Amino acid sequence: MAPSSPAGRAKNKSVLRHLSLPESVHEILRSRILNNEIPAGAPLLEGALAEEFGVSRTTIRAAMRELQGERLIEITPRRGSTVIRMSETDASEVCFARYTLEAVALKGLTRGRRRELADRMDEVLAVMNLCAAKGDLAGMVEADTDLHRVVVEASGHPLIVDMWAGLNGQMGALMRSSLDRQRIELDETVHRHAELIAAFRDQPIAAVDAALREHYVRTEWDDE
Amino acid sequence: MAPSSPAGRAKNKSVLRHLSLPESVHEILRSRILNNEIPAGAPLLEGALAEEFGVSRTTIRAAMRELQGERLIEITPRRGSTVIRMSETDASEVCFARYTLEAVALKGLTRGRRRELADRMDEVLAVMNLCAAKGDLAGMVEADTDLHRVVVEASGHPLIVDMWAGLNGQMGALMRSSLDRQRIELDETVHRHAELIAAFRDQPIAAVDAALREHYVRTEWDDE
DNA sequence: CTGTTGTCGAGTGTCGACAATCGCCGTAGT
DNA sequence: ACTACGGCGATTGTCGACACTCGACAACAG
Repeated sequence: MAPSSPAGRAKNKSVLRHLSLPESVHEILRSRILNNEIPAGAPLLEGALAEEFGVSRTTIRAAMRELQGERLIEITPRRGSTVIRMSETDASEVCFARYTLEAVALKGLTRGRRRELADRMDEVLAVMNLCAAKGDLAGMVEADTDLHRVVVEASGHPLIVDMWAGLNGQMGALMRSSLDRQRIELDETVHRHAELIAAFRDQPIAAVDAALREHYVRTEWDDE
Repeated sequence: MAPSSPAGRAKNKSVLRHLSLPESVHEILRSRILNNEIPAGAPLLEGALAEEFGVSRTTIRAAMRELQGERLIEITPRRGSTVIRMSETDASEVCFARYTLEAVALKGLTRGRRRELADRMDEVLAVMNLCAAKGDLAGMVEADTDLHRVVVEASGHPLIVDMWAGLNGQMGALMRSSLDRQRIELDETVHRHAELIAAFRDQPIAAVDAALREHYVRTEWDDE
């Protein structure tokens, strides 16, 4: 369950990376937000967090900026930061953007390459299945991300990958709340991905594109 | 020549906005990089900049993080920051990404809407023409950005707009170096945009898409 | 009772200093 | 001559303190 380079920015030259203080704080806050341990709209107080983590406010600030870049929090100058409150519209925007980028990646893949990738996606699907069995929500989200990443990375457009990765924060929040709140069967989610992979492997581009689009539309994201 | 909200993030509720120190520094540094006053690959020393601007290194750091978000500088932990060095590949990646996003926006526009937008684009084109006459490079870049922004914003997908805007930094750098180094006639650039607008107004979607793609390919970005 | 102004506390913005780390370069050993 | 080592200067990482701003509440005038 590798770190999976959460924002796609980790260019781990050496596998062992010294995580800087801000990075660590960022990770923790990120996971808290994604797990709804901090409710949407709740304010993030620098002082309180600094004391809790035993670091200075400077460090907290740096972490917050990172969170802001992922659109997970909203920073209002002089007024503080709050966990972002995603409207139904926002949710569909994120899905649309993600679909758009994946569709572009898809367009550049030959049929043979797609088949090849489908195999790799199947491997990730197996992991997702395992997570579903264990009821591991975080694992599910990570598997989903990894699965889709296969496609985007295959595009050979690093910048597209970057932009796509920038969506993962919000997308993760979306998925978790969807899987958690609506009590959708995790197995159902696995099944949907299996279908997608099947289309990916055997269908012509246009059909895969349609399947991908539907993949992102099928889930109904409810407003808070 | 309005501020044009450089990164599309200014939600000026009150017209008077207190520009924070980091924001100011960010603007200055950004313009320096875009004008090649700081050569690509050159290191940005926090201490030196802090002294030059009369602010603390904390402030400089915040500004640098912003620059990093725009992919204008590269921050290596413990090793400092350097102005990004764009390879020919990078350049074409930026163009491709920008084309992709604009194409998506385009796809959602009816013929009538396109015609309507073409009128607005013509207004910006006039400004661009003025800048070309004055040899105002910065103005040209800004006009280009504004012109293309018309399309993207019309898509009604704020997230797409955001991602597109995130490309503006690198795109600006690209344009300047291209216009400056290769001595392309500014008028030629204006003309190319005029053609694009014409296609936008009168052609069917597929043709506009083709024109747009060519618009981004026509210029040859040379490696440093 | 209502609208306006003064004051206060909470919280962010910025700073200067200290600590940790990296790359350079002189030195020594082979 | 070449490589390994270690001290040293330069530069970044982090901190705690102070300054400023904003919103809320209270006091007051009409």
